[in-house]
Amino acid sequence: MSTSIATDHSTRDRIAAAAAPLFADRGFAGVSVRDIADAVGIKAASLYNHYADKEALYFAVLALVFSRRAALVEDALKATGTPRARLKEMVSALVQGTAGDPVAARLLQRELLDGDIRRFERLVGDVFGRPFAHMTALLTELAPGGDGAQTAAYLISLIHGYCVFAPVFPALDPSLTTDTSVLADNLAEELLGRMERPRP
Amino acid sequence: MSTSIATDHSTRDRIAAAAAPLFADRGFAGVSVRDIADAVGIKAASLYNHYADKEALYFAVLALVFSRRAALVEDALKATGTPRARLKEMVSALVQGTAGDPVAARLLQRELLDGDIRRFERLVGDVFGRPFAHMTALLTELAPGGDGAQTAAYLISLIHGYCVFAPVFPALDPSLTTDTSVLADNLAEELLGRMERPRP
DNA sequence: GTGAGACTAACGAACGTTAGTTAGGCTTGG
DNA sequence: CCAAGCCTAACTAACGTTCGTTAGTCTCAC
Repeated sequence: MSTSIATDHSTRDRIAAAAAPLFADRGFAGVSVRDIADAVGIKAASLYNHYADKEALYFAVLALVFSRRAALVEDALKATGTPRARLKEMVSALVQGTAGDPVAARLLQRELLDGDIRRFERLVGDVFGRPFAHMTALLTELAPGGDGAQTAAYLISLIHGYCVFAPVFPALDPSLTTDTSVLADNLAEELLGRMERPRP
Repeated sequence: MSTSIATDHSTRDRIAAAAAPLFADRGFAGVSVRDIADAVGIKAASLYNHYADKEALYFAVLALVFSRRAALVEDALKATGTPRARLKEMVSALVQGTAGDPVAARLLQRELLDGDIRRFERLVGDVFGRPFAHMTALLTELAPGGDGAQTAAYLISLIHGYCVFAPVFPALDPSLTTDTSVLADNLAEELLGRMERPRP
């Protein structure tokens, strides 16, 4: 209503793109609309030609970043091949989507901190529900005896948690790897190992 | 220097205790000193009789909350008994320290987001370094072939990640459990299973 | 015992700054 | 020519912080 649609490919999107890393780094309250305007190269007041208020801009950023991230995972789940290859592909896409896109990862983490149940439900319904269901389906297919959804939940938790902790690991123990491709390999191998031995 | 020592058990600590859940819920920038003062039942100006500024208060909150949490884990590591029992004790303490103390968990998550390398190093040196080293030692003792530090890192990542995601799980899949004692049991069993089979 | 002086910790008021937001005018591409 | 989009200027509200003051408490010399 208050924002134009015709020029979405232009300034409106540039604003969201510029705001994303700022919100990811410092959070909603930590970023001023003047900061965002500076990053775009316009004045703060001009933002209001494109977004109703700061919150609307924030939600637009979430939609932009998360839809991009969900698409990445979902693409990886379309891969064909041996079960082993498909699982490795999925794990690697998950790791890549988290470690390789810190803006998305940090925004997600902040959303988990600041959001309420309503926001979570919208997030799941809009972007994360589908890839999660597909992950669950793949894991259930590969290990019919186990609980695919639960395994998917553990997998996501571990990957996300690891990427969140990664910056502290060097301080905790210098031998800890921050190479996320190693993480992906370890996780895939671990999952495959569990599947070959049915009862953990 | 700027704050008294003789009355630490009184107002100064009450301020930190009242500020902790606020900072945990809304972050440093999301909480005003007036909010904190209201929670304590004094005026904002009076806070400055006890803390030099808002940031000093924030660091005091971190010290208060994290030292409490680290002590919990370290106590659990002092348990004696069979290796199996000690590991279960440790995992359960880790889960309890995260799921059972959401203020600490959320503050930690925010610190991982907002802190820089210097802050991480101080955090590790002051509180988290010792329990992590003890965890590593226990895991290495129980599975001499494996990499104890790496396993500890995975363990912490998974537990923290799971507790962070827990609020979204019901929206993702109603079958997912948010009962953290189940999580503790699963993790302990999984670790024990891996140790009995040396090479995954 | 009591009053003077030092100290603590509370207060209301105000400081300067920055926040998000709005109004209105200038510029310019279609 | 006109509307879309930028600008300057301004607003109110809230921010962290400082100030001067005051009420209460403790310690002692007298």
